[in-house]
Amino acid sequence: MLPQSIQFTIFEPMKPIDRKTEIINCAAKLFKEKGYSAVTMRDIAQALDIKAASLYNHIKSKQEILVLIVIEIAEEFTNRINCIAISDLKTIEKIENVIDLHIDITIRNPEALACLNNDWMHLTDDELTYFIKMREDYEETFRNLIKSGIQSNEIKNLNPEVLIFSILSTLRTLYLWYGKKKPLTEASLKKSMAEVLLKGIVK
Amino acid sequence: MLPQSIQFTIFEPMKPIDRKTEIINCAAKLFKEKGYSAVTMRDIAQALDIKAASLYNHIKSKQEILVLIVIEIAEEFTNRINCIAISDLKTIEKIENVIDLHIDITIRNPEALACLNNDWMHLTDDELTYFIKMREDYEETFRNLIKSGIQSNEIKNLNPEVLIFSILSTLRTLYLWYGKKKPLTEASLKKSMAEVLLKGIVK
DNA sequence: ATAGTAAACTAACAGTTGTTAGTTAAATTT
DNA sequence: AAATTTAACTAACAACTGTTAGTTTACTAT
Repeated sequence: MLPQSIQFTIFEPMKPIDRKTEIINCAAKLFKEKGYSAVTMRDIAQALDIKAASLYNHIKSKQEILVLIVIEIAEEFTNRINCIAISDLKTIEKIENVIDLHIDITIRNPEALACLNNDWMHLTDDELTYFIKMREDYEETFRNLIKSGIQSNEIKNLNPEVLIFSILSTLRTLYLWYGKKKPLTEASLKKSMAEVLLKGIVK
Repeated sequence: MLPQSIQFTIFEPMKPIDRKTEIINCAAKLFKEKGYSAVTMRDIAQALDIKAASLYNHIKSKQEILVLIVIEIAEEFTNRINCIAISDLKTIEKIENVIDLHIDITIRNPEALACLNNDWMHLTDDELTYFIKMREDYEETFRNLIKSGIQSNEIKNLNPEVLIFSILSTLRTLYLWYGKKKPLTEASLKKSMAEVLLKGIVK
């Protein structure tokens, strides 16, 4: 009979969600519902069925939780839009890739997306500065995409700001919608989203 | 020589903004920046250069401020979309009117719009129920608009939920965008917004 | 002049907040 | 078997929260 320790090493690595990650995921869920400021450390603890003080065995502060939720996702957006921007695809295809990017990240972590959108202003000091910089750069990259699409005659010559705003605001609030209604697979959502945002709704 | 009291009655009525309205406007501005929960009564008081306790000469509670900000605007949206829905316009024209409605209210009170979007969940009891009911009814009215547009062959036969979400999420977050950039007049914003949302961005 | 009102003030309250210190019990490593 | 680590606990803190009570001051109406 094999010792238990071998079964242990075989099965355990499949779910190595450590406690810190559990806390962060739990906090993100609560932040999505009520916002960062309205959620107390005691709320988070209660949801995990422990006492508030116990959280501090795993995390440094409430602030740290927010930083870990927001910054990681912001960096992923930054990295991936930069990859798309320097690729040699046509502009329209690049924009389609940006749409896919947002759907991709949102579906995988809607709670973190909610924090990114609603609670970023509760970051402080360096992290706040860093976040705002990433956000501005992201918009600037997207703006350049739109502008070069207008120049290459792929996109209508409308006010670029209106185009940027319309597309980004839809993509950014996808987290509100996904979860309530899932009438579509990820693939067909990407397809019809691109159709609507690029070609409009009228026949 | 006329007594001062006459000049007084002539000029004073032009700006009869009573203190309660001032408090509510001030609170809305702060709520927009940091969210309802992160704003304290002492914050609001400080912005008005008075003490927190003095606020209670004008308002009943912090909750009341939120209710007054949110419910009034929600009711305006409800009333006006109902007027649009029962009119005898074509579907596309109705949707254009809904776009105008959002732009109209947002430009006139972007702070309140921010509260409506971000802080409604801090309403309680009857007001929370009432608000959620209005919000659901609004979406249902808009859904029926889209569906009848598809039936009358004015609108592409795509998943209605995707269409609803794309348009409403753009219109609802307009407050984020207006104020930062105002490259357009209200009229031309309405026009290009309708163009983008209805006919898309590709040539 | 007198009384009344509007709107500010000071002082204080009871409850909640994020966080720290020190302790304990179980799991793991040596 | 002993030593170390992990992760929970209780108790407590100082600061902050929304709010109330009672007071003061300046304008308005009688």
